[in-house]
Amino acid sequence: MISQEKDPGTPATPDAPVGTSRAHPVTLREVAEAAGVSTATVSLVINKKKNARIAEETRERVKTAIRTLGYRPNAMAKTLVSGTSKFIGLVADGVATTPFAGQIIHGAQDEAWKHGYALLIANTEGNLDLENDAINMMLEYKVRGILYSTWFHRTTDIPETLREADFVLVNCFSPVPGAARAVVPDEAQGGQSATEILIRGGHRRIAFINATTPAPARDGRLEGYRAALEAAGIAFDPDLVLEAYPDQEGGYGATAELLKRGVSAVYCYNDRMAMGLYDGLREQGLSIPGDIAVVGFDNQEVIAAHLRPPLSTVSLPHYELGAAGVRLLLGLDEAPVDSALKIECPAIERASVAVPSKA
Amino acid sequence: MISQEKDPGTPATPDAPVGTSRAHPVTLREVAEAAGVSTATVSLVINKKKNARIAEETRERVKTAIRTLGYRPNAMAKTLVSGTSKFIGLVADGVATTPFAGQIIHGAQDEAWKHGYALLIANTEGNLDLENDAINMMLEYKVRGILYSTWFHRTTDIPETLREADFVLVNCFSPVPGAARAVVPDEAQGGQSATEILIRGGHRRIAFINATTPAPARDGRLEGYRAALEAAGIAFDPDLVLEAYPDQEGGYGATAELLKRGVSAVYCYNDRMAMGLYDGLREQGLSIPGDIAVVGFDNQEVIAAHLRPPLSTVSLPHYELGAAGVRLLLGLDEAPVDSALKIECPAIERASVAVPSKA
DNA sequence: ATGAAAGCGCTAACAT
DNA sequence: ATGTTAGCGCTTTCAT
Repeated sequence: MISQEKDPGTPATPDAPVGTSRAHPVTLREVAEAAGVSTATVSLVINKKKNARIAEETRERVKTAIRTLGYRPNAMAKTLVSGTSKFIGLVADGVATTPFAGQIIHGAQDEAWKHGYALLIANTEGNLDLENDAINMMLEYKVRGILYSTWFHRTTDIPETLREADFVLVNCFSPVPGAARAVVPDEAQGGQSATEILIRGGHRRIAFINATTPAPARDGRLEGYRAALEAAGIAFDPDLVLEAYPDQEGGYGATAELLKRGVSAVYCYNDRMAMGLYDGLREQGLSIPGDIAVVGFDNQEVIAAHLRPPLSTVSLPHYELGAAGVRLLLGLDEAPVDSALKIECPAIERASVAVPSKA
Repeated sequence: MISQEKDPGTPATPDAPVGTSRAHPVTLREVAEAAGVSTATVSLVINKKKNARIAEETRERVKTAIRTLGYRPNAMAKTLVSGTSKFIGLVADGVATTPFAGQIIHGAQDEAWKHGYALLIANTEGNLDLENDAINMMLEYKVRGILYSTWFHRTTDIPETLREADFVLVNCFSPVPGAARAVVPDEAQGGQSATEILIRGGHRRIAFINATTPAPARDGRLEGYRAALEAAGIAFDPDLVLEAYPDQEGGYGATAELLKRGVSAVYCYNDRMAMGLYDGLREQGLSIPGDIAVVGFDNQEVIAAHLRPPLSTVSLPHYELGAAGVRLLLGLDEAPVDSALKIECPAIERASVAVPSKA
């Protein structure tokens, strides 16, 4: 029973593109009626099906009707038919909260978009109930898959519900090897790059102020430091590895101990620490990089680029983590079988390390 | 034709919730069959319809079937029927890119979630084609409405496509009064609060280093400065208003000029400027707040909280902007008819302004 | 208290 | 080259 006879000849506004009226969305059926063809034909035209031969004249008629009526496809209906949506979910424990980790969202969004997917995000602030609700919601919306991300690099448990979806861990990994695809920053390579900046600057006695807080970053950044020294034929001296809480206060507080070591350069666990160290060194009347060269880690733009002198550091590739997560999910990139895919942490050289004269 | 006889008694894993298998999503019809009722009944149970009287026994049977089968509703099908989804779109020209503006996403997400909506985001990086595609996509997904946001407070044109949706401008506004609902930070109040911190600190000769770049912030922050002075009975002295490019260099570079004015306190257009000024003052051997008290604007956490001394400033309420945008969209908050809804910029007092002794 | 059936907007065989 | 038709999974009268 067709409810009421349609009256396609007399739209509210004569020929201006309607649909701008938010009354009753124009449907494919209406387009078909207006163009005097079947819905199937309209569908074929819209989806530019290759092997569907439609008369050029018909095609035009349909296109005109679409334009005149201001038709807009209903993605929900489409999805219902196909069974899977063009959504990718991003569950974050705080990336939206944290300034620089927000780039994970950005990278995921760009990459998803590139492949025709839209990003559905949920910030759970670490709340497990919220997290569960979020995953359920995404599942109900038949997302193509879920990116499960953390705002700092760490291990994570995999929520039961998450397993119902195709998923990828971003900036975190399962303690169980091979339990899930994952993408993380290459901390060791980053630590090595950071140290190499100093070595290239001609330094041999290089201190490392590591964090006191256990984390993959803590291990990896130390590992990279040692690797760089070894590659340069510099003996590792445990005395040159200090530890402090990884923030400004920590860096500031480590100044005295550091100076006792008689080093010419310091690699700090992160930029915030380096920022504190700047203050400490300045108080001692020491100049950077003249007396002491400094490199950080993280490339927290607001800090690193704007300290005086600007801080050499190593970048946490948040954007790339998000993008790579999407590629892993869509099967465009291959993930290592037993471990996480490691993304390079690029070195950013600035004025806190002097370039040796080419003599 | 029911494909194969279901065998609800023998799921792969005896009694654990199934559905964990990602084979063929369980449908409502299957639940109905398993429970020996009609789909209508299952629907009623699931949606806890008030006026539907279902026998307690039946209800239980349905619930059990749902659990056993690991049923999960298909949100797409639901939406198809209802005509409108539980999505709110967020179109951003760069909030995901910019560290602190990311809070807009966060606020919008939290508030949307609170009302049962999920956030669909698109970062357009200012690219108009991308923007258009994003809006179209959202329209196709039948979003409840769209938040159109900018990473810094400014005027904006309203894209044609956007008008097809219910929308709210966030952190931006139309030059045409009454053209659209909008929510922006209250720059004038912020400027006034910033200045008041200094006044309460006992200062009378207070400089303002404004930005050279035209923006609502530039006008509003100056307006607030004047309002605060007037309220305190301090005559406005145009000589005390300097201008510089709103970054570190600008602040650093303004130091000399500033010192000529013989002021005891400075209110900077933003935190980055204040950061540069710190360096400038320190070079002159001046201490903060002893010799000069400083306040900033924006509360860029990484900068403000961690300078030495920590910087008093005024917070840009990004989180609240996002949240208020959602409330405006859903009609939960009333928007002023002819102008944007202004959100308070709360003062954050730190050690860069000394508290006068209560003598 | 529950079931039957229509239909949301679209796609994809299958006809013609 | 185009039309007919049967669903996709769900909600919602309307019967019973």
